Amino acid sequence: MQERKTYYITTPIYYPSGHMHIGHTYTTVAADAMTRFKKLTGHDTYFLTGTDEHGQKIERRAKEAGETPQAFVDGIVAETKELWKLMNIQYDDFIRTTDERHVKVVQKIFKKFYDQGDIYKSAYEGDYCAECEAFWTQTQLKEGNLCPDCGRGTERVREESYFFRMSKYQDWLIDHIKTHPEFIQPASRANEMLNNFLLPGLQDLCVSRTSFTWGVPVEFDPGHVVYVWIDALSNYITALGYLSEDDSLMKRYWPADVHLVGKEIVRFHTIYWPIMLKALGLPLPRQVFGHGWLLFDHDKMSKSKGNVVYPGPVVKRYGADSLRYYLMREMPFGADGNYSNEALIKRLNSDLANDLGNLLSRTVAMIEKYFGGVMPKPASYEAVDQALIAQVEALPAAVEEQMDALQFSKALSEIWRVIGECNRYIDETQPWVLGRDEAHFPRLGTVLYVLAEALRFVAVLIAPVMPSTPERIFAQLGLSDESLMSWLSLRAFGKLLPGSQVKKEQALFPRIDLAVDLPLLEQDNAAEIAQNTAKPEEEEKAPIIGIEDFQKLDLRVARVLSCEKVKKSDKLLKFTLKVGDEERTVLSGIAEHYSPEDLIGKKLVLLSNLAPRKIRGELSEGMLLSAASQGDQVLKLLTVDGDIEDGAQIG
RNA sequence: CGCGGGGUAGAGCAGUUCGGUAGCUCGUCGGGCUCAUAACCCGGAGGUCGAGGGUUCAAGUCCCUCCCCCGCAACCA
Repeated sequence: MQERKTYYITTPIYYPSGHMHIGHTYTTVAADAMTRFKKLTGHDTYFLTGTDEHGQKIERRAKEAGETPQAFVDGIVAETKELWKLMNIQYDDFIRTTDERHVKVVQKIFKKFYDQGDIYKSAYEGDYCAECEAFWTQTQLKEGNLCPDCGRGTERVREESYFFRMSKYQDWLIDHIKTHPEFIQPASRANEMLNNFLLPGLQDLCVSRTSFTWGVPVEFDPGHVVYVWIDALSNYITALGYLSEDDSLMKRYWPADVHLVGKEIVRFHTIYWPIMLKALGLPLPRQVFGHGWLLFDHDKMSKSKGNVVYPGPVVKRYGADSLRYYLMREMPFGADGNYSNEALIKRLNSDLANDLGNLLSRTVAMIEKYFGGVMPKPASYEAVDQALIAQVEALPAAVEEQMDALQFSKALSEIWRVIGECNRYIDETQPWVLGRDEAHFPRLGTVLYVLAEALRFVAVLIAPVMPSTPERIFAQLGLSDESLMSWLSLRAFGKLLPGSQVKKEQALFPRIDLAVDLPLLEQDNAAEIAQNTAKPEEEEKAPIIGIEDFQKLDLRVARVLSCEKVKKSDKLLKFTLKVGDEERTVLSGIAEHYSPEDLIGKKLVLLSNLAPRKIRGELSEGMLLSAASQGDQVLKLLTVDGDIEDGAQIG
C-alpha cells in the first residue's frame, strides 16, 4: 500500500494579551479549510495552532488584572479554544509556549546555538518602551522621547543580551529565496524581504532579555530569558516533539508544507526562522504564505481605535459556516480586504440563501411535488444536460487547483459558477412545464436527477470551508451512504442512487433582513468590545504629588512666530516660538492634527525647562502641551483664554 | 528619490505575467418565469482603467515623469 502524502500546516501562535478577534479567526479558518481539503483529497494532515504567551506585555496585563501571568494566559487560552470550537476549527494540536514540552526544548535549542557559536553575549542599548516591549531608534521616537506606537514614555536602556549571528547565513538565505520562488507567497513579499532586509545586510538579532522574567529561562545564565524569536518560532517543531524522547511526529510531518502568517510577520518567518532551522540542520518549510488583513472602514483593526470586530455575534445569528464562507469568499487570499457587516449580510443573502439554498429548495420541492419525494431515475441525457454535467464533472479539478494555491475565493467562485449554471438550467428545461403532462415525466425525472446529483458534488466540495452544511444538504437529498460524500465519489457523474426519499426541510440559509439585523449586529459587537476592554485597559493613575514637584516645571506662554513641516517626517512640525525676549525652536509630533499655517500667531503652552533634545537632527528646546484622547485620534494644543503677552509664567 | 502594495462603472474587486472587443459580484432600470427562501433567468444603463507624455497598426497592460491612498521601517492575524 502506498503511504499517504503528509500535509503539515500551521497558523501563527497568537499573543494572548487580549481576546482573539475576527482577524485571528480569518487565519485560523483558512488553515482549517485547507486542512479539511487536504484530508478530503486523501492526505495525512496535521494542523497546528497555539499561543505565544511570554513577554513583558503579558506580565503587565496580568498585574493589571491582579493575576499571575500564568493564570492570566490560562484564561485567554480557554476562551480562545472555545472560540475555535465555535468556529468549528479542528486542530490536531494547540501548542502553548508555556507548555513544559516547549520550554524544555527551547532551552536545548538555545544551548545548541550557543555551543556551536551562533549566539554570543554582548550588550544592547536603545530607547525602550516597556508597554510595547519594543526598542525604537531616535528618529522613530515622538517628541519628548515618547513611544511612536503607544505614546508612553520610553527609557534609555543598556542591557546585557545574547545575539544571534544572522549575517553568517545571509548569502545562503538570499540564494534559497531566489532559487525557490514558491517559498515566499505572494511573490511580491519576497522582493520586499530581499530589498528591505537581506540585500542591505542583516543585523545580528537580540535573542535574550534581562529586563523581565516572564519567559523561558536561559539555563546557563540566570537572569536571562529567551526573547521572543527563538521562543515563539520554534513552536512549529517543539509541537512535533523535536529534541524530545518521542520525535515520531517530527519525522512524519517536518518540513511543514505551509506556515500561514499575516503579512506583518512574514519577515520573521522568512528570515529569522529559516536561519534558525539552517543552524539546527533542519530542512526549511516549503512555503510561507503571508495573507492580507481584514480592514475595517479601510483602516487597520485596533483596539485603541475601537473598531475591532469579534466573530461571536455573527456566528450566534447565522452559524459558523456562514462566517467561514464570507471570510474565505470575500477577498482574494493574500490581499487586504474590507470587513463590514453590511457586505457580510449581502453576501450571505445572495450566495447562500438565493443561489445555493434556493437551488436546493426548488429541486427538493419539485421531487416531492412530482415524484412523491422519491428520487427519480434519469432517462437519456440531452445536449443541455450534457453541457451541465460536463461543468459539474470538471469542477473538482478546478477547485483543487485553486485550493492548492490557497486561493479560497477563486475555489468558491468556481463552485458558485456551477450553482449559477444549475439555476439557469432549471430555467431552460422548465420542469414545471414538464410536470403538467405525465408523458413528460421521464424527461422531468432526468432534469431533477441531474440537479440533485450536481448538488451532491457541490455539497462535497464546499465541505472544507463549510463543514456543517453538507450533511444538511445530504439529508434533504435523502443521501446517507458515506461513500457518496467522498472526493473519490466525484470522479464520475451519476453515482446518486434513484429511489431514495428526499425531504424538504427548513431553509438552509434563511434570508436576512439587512435593515433589522445590521443594527443588532453592531450593537452586539459593541457590547462585546465593552466587555473585553472593561478590565485590562484601565489607565495607570498618576501618583499624588506635592506643590514642590509641580514647581519644578517652568511653563510659559509662547507665541508661534513660524511653523513648518519637517521633511521626511509624517508627524513632526518645527516651531519657532517667541517666549518673552527669547526665541526657541521646538519640534512637536502633531502634524497629523494641525496644519502649520493655522498655528502662526497662536499662543501656546510651553514646558520651557525640559532638557533639549535632538530630533531628526534638529535641537528641540522644550515641549508644547496638548491634550489627546486615547489612541491619539483627537489631539488639541493647549492655549490661553484671552490675550496675554508671550513669556508669561503659568502656574 | 527608504522599501513595498494600491488607484478600473454608485460600492467592492478581477484583468496587467505574454499589448489585440474592459469583465465579475452587489446595487439600479426593464422584461421573463411561477418549481423555489419576494427567490430564479434574460436584457439595459452606467467606466477619458489616478494625471501627463512616449513606444506601437494597436496600451488598463510596455517605458518615462508626476499626483493621491495604504502598509512596513526589529513581533498587532
